[in-house]
Amino acid sequence: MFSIGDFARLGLVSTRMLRHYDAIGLLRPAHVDPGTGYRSYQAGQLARLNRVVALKDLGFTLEQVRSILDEKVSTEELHGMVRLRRAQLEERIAADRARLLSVEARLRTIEREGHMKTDEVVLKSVAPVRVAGLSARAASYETEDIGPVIQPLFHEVCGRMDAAGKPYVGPGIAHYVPEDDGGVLVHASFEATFGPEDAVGLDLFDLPGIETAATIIHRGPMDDIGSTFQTLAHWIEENGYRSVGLARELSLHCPPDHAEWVHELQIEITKA
Amino acid sequence: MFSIGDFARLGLVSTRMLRHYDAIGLLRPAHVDPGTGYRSYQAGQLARLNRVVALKDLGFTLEQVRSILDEKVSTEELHGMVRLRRAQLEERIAADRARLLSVEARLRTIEREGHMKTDEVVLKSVAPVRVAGLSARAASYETEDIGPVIQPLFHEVCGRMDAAGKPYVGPGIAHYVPEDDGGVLVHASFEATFGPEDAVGLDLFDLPGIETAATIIHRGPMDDIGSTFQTLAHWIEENGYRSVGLARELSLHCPPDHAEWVHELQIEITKA
DNA sequence: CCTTGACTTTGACACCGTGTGAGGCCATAG
DNA sequence: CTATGGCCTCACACGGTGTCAAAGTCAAGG
Repeated sequence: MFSIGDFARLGLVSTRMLRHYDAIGLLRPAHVDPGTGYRSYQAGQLARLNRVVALKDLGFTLEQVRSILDEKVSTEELHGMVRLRRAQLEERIAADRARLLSVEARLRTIEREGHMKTDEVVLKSVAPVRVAGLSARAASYETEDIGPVIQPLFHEVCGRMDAAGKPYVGPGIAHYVPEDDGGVLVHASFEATFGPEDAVGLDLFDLPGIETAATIIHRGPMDDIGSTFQTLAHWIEENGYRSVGLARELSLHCPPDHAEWVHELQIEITKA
Repeated sequence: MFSIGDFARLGLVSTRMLRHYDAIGLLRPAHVDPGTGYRSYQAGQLARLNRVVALKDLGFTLEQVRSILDEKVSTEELHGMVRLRRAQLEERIAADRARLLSVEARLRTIEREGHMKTDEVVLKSVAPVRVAGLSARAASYETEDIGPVIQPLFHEVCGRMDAAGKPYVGPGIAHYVPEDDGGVLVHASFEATFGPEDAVGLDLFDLPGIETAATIIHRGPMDDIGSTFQTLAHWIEENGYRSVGLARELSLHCPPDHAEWVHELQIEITKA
């Protein structure tokens, strides 16, 4: 018979944990002195304690350990639990590896630039959405070419929405389709709450969903969007992704003062 | 200005978390209505929220995130934090991989044998210890050869300890050294609390420490130790280790009834 | 103006495994 | 007798998040 302290040393656990295992019925002492409440353990209980520790170290919860040890689970169920655990572990390893990549990218950034300003990139998935809007052609992707096209475009779209009494649900969405000659088709739209029969002079597009989009918030006038885009592109490269498809811009906040504008840039990416 | 619900949707977090970030001062709403307590967020705050989420996803605690975002840390410190985080991640990945190996070993065992009885193997490190005891020769490693040698040996050791009034600290330790002719030198000993000047007719050995020992509890008479040893050997193989060196046996509990004996087997292992 | 339903508020409890500390009992050694 | 150290119970803390409850607020529709 061992005291709780001796038993804890033998089993390489803390007395705190032995008391806890007692409390939750996972490992009851062989004997408890009715007068003093002192716990006594038998050497043979080490086997059970070791089983507890081994299963716990595999990542099972104490509750699961108890079920397993008390043979409350059939072989089938046990098999299922272990497979589930394996899946969880694999998932966690994969997630941690992704984190590690990200951390290392940041480390490189810090070493190179002395700070870490790529920390506003967010991965999300974007649901497909039907939008209503208008299109126009710009000569190139340059801000100087795009700006003068898209702003009146949005103005026109808003005018028609207002005239038809359509409510705005969600932010304005801009997206771009390249043309063969280097020009670009500019689309300005809002989420459509109506069908084609009621389009009030707006075109309807179905924007496909994006499984994995890298997104970043841009604050300030659209003239400055280039550097935000560069930050995003830089992040994508550093973190081992590749961009595919076209970017979208969501207008989250567009007060009269352009310095206060807030946009979210979205671009689809894939691994490697 | 967004309500907390809208802002939460934009930022892909729960309102619960936004309130929490407010409470801990990590992300304060741009405005709180003094009458109703309603929180309002500005679109520009999305950048900070995204930074919070990004850093949190890397595994930093909210406290660390706050330090980083509030620029309470110098570039040096930031660099240190990120490196530390990398080390932690690497460690966790390695640990999870080891777990995964173990889980897969168990899965194989279950599939093959329909149960999981190798779950009492424990890895530990064993400190070096000076012991006092006696040696004798047995013809082989077979239980029939060892048993009749070691039991009188322990008896004799105990006799001399008792005669000299030496206390028993810790369990009896048996270890074995093979001889060239296939025989084996059997050592029976206890931890020595005295020096060679006072060895009362016992030999002193220095048992080296074991960095990584695979251990298992054996219950019952020593005649049955073979199958416990097999379980241990099986575990070692299944989990991608290799045994090196000799085994030791610790006598944790040796009442008159041999059926109640408890021993711990220890054997040094290395990876692969 | 009133109802309704969606939203927000604060506060609390729960999870899980473990450390830590307080306040008190007990046993042994000096 | 006291000092020490082991043991007892009870309680709080960590961290990030879910969930519940009771109550207040807001906007839209009748």
